[in-house]
Amino acid sequence: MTKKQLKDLDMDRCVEMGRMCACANLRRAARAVTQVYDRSLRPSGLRATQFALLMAVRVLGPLPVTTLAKNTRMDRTTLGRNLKLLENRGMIRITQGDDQRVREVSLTDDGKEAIIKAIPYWKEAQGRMESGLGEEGMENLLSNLSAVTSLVRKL
Amino acid sequence: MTKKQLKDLDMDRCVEMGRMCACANLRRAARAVTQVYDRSLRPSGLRATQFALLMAVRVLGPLPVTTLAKNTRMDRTTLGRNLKLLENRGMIRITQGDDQRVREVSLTDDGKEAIIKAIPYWKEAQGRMESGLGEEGMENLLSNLSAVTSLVRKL
DNA sequence: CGTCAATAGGTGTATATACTCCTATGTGCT
DNA sequence: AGCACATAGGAGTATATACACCTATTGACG
Repeated sequence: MTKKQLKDLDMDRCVEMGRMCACANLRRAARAVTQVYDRSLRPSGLRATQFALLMAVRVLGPLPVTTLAKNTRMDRTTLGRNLKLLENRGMIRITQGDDQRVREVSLTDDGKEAIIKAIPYWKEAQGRMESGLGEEGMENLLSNLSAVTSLVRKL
Repeated sequence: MTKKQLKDLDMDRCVEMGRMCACANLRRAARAVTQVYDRSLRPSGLRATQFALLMAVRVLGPLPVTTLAKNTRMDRTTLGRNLKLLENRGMIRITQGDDQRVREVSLTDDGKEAIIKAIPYWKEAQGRMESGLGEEGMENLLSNLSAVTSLVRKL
């Protein structure tokens, strides 16, 4: 074990790494914020992820699973499993495309209904975040996150 | 179904909500960045979450599970399960406290070793993020995330 | 001293996430 | 047509996350 390696275990250095880690800080913030949205959305019966997914299908659909995965930057297999849950609840429909390999995802009427019912709860959570951060703070945050996400695409 | 509700389903409004949602954007960025760190850390055998957790124990430990949960803003039960995995691999130790209810978490020598081996991989990922975002961009991001996390504590 | 609220923690269950490996289908080229 | 390769998607496995509910212990107070 070299001196340099031992130095890395220094208390000060470890504190510093924890403070600077983009991943740990992003995950912590995501956990915290997800709980805020999940709790607001609870009466709607949707989780934050599910609401976001329904909205994505609303905006982008009907479209193939893999295309949706690329657009939402979600892993294809993760997306598939998340979609399955919404399909079981009748909120989306997954149909065979012309290309036999492709499965087209589209929103059902129940899905639209679910979105309409959930939107006020989403607005409540979103409003609380906007009030807390201020308009400028929110814009700054979103622009930072966008920079991060597009950076990763290049790495 | 009221007019206002139907209006919320407008394509433009749905696009706007997707673009503005703090939760969806945070989660997307967290997914993307986690993959960067996970892939860098892969040769170390640690996930980004596990590395962060070991570092937290290094800095804060030995300490009770619940205290660690508060410090890392992780759900107590989530933390418990994450700790279990590290305990199974001998990287941390969980011992009975004086208070019979309390379990003290501390880093083992194997845990220290794991950190030392993982740090270069973490630095690689962190370095790529820093290069990509620039020093100012990184600071800006961290300060934004910190604002978000502390805001949630108040909500 | 006994009761009871508060605290520390675990279990069951469900969702979210992503990697690896697999099959089926389409496409281009010879 | 037949083969090589690319593409779409699912299955198996493992980790990460959190809520509801449970037990055990502690401490406070009549």
